[in-house]
Amino acid sequence: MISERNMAVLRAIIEDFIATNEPVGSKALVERHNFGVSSATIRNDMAVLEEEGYIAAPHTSSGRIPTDKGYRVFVDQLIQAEAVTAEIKKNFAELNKIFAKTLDQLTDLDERLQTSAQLLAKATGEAAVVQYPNMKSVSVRTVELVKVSESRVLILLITDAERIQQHVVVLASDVSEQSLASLKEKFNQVCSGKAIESLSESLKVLVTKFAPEQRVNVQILVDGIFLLIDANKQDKVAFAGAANLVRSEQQFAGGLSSLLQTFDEQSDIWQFLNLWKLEAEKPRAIIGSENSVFELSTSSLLLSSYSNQGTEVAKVAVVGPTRMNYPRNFAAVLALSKLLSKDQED
Amino acid sequence: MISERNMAVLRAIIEDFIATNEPVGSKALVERHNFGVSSATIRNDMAVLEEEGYIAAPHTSSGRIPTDKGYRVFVDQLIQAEAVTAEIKKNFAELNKIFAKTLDQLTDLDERLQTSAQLLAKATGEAAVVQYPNMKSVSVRTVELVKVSESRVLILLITDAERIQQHVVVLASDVSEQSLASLKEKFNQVCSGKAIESLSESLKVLVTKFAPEQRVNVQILVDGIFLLIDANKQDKVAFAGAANLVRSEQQFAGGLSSLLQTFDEQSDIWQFLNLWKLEAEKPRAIIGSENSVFELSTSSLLLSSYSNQGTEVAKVAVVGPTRMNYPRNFAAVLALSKLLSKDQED
DNA sequence: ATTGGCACTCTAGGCTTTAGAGTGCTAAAA
DNA sequence: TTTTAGCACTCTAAAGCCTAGAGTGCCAAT
Repeated sequence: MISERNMAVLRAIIEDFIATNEPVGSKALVERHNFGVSSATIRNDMAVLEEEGYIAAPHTSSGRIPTDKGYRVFVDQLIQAEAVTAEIKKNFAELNKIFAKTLDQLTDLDERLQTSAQLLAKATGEAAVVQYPNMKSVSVRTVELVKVSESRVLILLITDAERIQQHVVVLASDVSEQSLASLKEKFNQVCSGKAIESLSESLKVLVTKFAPEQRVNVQILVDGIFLLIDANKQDKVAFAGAANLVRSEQQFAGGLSSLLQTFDEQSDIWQFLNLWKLEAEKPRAIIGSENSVFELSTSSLLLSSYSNQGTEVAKVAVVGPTRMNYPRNFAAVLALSKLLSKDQED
Repeated sequence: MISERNMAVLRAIIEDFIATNEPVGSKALVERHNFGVSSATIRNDMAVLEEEGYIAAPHTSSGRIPTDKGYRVFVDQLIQAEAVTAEIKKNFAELNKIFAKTLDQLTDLDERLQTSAQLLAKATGEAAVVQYPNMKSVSVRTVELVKVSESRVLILLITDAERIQQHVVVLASDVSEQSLASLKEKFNQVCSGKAIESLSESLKVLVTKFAPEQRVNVQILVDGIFLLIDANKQDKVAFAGAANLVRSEQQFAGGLSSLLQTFDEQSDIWQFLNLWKLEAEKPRAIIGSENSVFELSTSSLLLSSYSNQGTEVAKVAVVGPTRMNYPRNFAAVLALSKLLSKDQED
């Protein structure tokens, strides 16, 4: 029913529409691509495509624009088609280099992820989101206590997933270096090697084992550790490229402001990203109405995941109009997610 | 030349224009405010105000809109006028409470400043910028070295301005806990109590004093410290409220995208903010064309500074259309900058 | 299956018209 | 000297109208 040429026409329509953002008509189409047939024939093909729901006409007798379903088959083909994959690969290699150059210099997690988002936004010309790694199942390597002034103590929580977190607490009374060291010892007996989720109970018990006069300070320290643990569980994202969203604003008709607000306040993004399941190394596109959460009907989402020792820890995403440059953006998302993954190294 | 009533009319025009965003005419004006004179009289007053350059007409025979100069005298009066200051004070007290409630819980600098920007954006309904404190003249309290795995060492740089920075380096060979402790000792002899700017030289010298076989690792550590020092010098800002900018977009005619990009990439913002000199506790408004850097002619900037032990370390700003709510925003900026200041506490 | 031809449809943009808000000026009133 | 009513004039924004042109669907011919 759907012939080879039908598909070629669909692809041409989508490409032209992405390039011009104007409904594309049969005549313009035969002029730009040479199908070797006349516009009347193309018109017939277009009628078939419309029948199938791949394209639609904004009004009788105007050109056609792709529907979400049309984009869908387009990107599905894209990922399989040899020729295009080659193009993606080329882009990929190039972006991989550029990204690596900047990212290799950064060790601080916040900075790394913020920069990642910026790079991705720049490479794609769209907005980019990078999820913070999921630390829920991570375990503690060590807890360090460092005295920074008379009564202030810096707590460091070092996990086996590279992340080091800090928090300063103010103790109720001065504590000597020695007793701090012994406290640290005791904390580590409880925490070291334990999953972060299992700690709250054992720490609570630990407090009760101290003499009452010590208990005040120990409680303060334990509260500090709780804070760090909670921060680990907290869902956060880095976001960049707002300016790009604004540039293609007409696409988002009004909803732009609320979309930006969503990112600004970080509300709900995490759950939203986690709605979608991914296979390793396989980016996925969520097109237009397939995404029922932002009601921005004309936006697409490109998702990829990054992993730590083989298990997925978080996602990387590009947000833009449905008429985005899919091949390029697929490559970018893939390049970044590979760089953020820590699978083979050390 | 400029009568009392002239000024009252100017104020009324500005207030109406801020409220409606439409040019305001003499008739509408007498209807809303009761000056006790007729519209013809007001027309004469408006002619005077136009003469003086405080208001302008978009075209012959339309209402008038305030000029930058008009806004200027408006806000200058605002800060002095008893009545309005009272309003500001009321807002201030309220916002101060709200801000404090959230900020008191946060100790991490990044989080504090990011949240500050978000709070300010929310309170004003505009975009907000919070500058990171200037660390250039800060001195080091201690350097800590913590072993996090076989060959990885976490360097902590603790300054006397509350900020604690971390960086992980990978050593060329394993180092025992003891020798790490002695290294730390030596680093602290050089760094402790010294101004951050004076360190590069002395650290370079320190490296040469080690035996060649140790030197590799020492160099790696010193490089790590340099990185942290440089990060201290780096100019950074937290930004929030992009969605608000978009909402009042017509004001910014086209320039919006480039403005957002400026914030996204953090380019030039720092220098720009430092162009303006502030007195302590006194926010300042930069109105429209007084700001020649963003060429967004119709935007205003509200600046305030926050301090550490009495010396100004950074600024807080609100960016919005010239027709923003100055009294409210002044209060918000002031409230936040006071909260961020660490003057009296411990 | 493809094509040229043709009547038909729809929109975007240009042009005209008009209501209404606002002005400036003048001459009279306060 | 200041205020006011009155009036002729100006300009815009919105509404309505018109037209060129791009595009369609269908039919009969290839």
